Amino acid sequence: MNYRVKELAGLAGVSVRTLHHYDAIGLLAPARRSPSGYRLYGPEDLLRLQQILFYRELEMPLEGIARELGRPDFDPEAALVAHRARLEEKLGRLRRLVATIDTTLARLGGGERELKPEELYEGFPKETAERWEREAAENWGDTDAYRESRKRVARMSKERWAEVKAEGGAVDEALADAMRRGVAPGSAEALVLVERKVAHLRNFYEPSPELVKGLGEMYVQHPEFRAHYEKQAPGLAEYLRDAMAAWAAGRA
Amino acid sequence: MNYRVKELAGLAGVSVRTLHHYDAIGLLAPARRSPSGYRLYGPEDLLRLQQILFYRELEMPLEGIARELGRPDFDPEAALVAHRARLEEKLGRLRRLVATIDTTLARLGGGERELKPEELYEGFPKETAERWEREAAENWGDTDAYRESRKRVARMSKERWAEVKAEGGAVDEALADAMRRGVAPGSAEALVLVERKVAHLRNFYEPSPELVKGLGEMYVQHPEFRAHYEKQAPGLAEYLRDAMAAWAAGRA
DNA sequence: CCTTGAGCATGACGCAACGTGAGGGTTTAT
DNA sequence: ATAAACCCTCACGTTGCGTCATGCTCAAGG
Repeated sequence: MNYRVKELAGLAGVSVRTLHHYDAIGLLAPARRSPSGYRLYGPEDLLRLQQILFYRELEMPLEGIARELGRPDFDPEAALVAHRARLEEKLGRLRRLVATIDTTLARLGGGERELKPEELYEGFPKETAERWEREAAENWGDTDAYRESRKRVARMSKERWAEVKAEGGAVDEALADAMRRGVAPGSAEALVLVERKVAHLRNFYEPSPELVKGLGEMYVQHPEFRAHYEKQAPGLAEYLRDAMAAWAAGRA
Repeated sequence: MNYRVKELAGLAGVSVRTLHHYDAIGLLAPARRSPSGYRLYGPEDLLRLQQILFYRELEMPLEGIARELGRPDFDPEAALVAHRARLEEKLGRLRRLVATIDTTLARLGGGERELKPEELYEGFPKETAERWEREAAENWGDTDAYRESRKRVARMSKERWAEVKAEGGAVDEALADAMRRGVAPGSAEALVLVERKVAHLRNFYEPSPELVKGLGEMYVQHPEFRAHYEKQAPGLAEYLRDAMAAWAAGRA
């Protein structure tokens, strides 16, 4: 039931030092300590470590990982789905690298001295690590809205948080239902529902129309959120984006 | 024909600082400098950078990359083939990670609280970076033989080096021919050829029978070498291993 | 019972591979 | 000829651990 450092390290394929480090920076603190101070990791820790390793595999800085995992609305299953999407992207990149090797070999073998520089580097970075910055800075991360959100959430009581969360789920459910019933995203009915969603958002920060529109974009682009909504209903992310855009347009 | 830092950086998808760094540590020095000190990269530099990026993608430390690229017997094409093999391995790992996500999701969704820890981390490191150490330390890298080899090569004249290289190619060609003719790797004829190969090796260091045997093993295991021999003739790596093992056995 | 070897803990320093300015020339386009 | 865009060389900062050093802990065997 409990694992000591070396056991867990062996299981996960990381070093003991790495676990120490993760503990030191508060990324993965063991569930308990033995009377003599030994770190004892429980089953939840195993799952958390798995999440950490996936994020790390996808080159997110440890600090960013801590932030993600620390979000009150963090959804482990949605995160796994998002990881899968990102891994697929990476698989694509690696396949393009293999292709790059083949074209390079062909050129070299053919004795051609002229190899176009662009095709020499097809598939190398340019995106992978860059993405985290964009997604963090452009959408969330250290926007004022995000900081404000964190502050308000921190001030909420546990009960209040549960309420807010329930209301959020209810709103999304209502929107998913509207979508399934074929309600157009720009219709009056949809706009009322978006209004309700915006009211819910006010629990976190003051949402300007542009922010609401940006949020909608994010729902379809950011794998984390996309996964969250796809899980609820296929196509919901796009539906939300359209409905929120329509709402924002009516406000501008 | 010539590229300045930012151009090359843009093409390859790395930062200017990275190119500066590679220059500073002697990993990639630009072909020329403009009168005013600007770095000017030529076509050879493009190819070298490509190699560097492949090694880096495969997590080799920069120092190791410099060593590989600096070896007098470095074969760019064989290296590319080896990169491809290693990329395939990595692809396999990533695919296993995707599978890990799916099994984890299945367990979580099924409400099963019991998820076996081993399958939680299927596909994570445990090998990737570890490999370079093994391959470097166990086979080459900082063995005495390798250092001796480097020293002797450094003392050779350019003409002598060309001779040695030609002789090496001829020996391997003769061995490939023997293999194709169906000569058994343990036969007297093969042993004579191995003797000739050993003589050739003496240009680099004093090969003990065990070293010769180890070298044969390396030919089949180390992708770099394997690629080199496979290119010459399919199955040659294994053939050499067997022949060299037979020779070594006859010496022990 | 006690010792011994494997395991754990906490510092503390080290290192690779750049990121990030600072301060100051160069080139090119208008 | 002047601004915008690049380039150069220091030089210090950062991330994510690796690698000791020093000392406690714990199960197994003599």
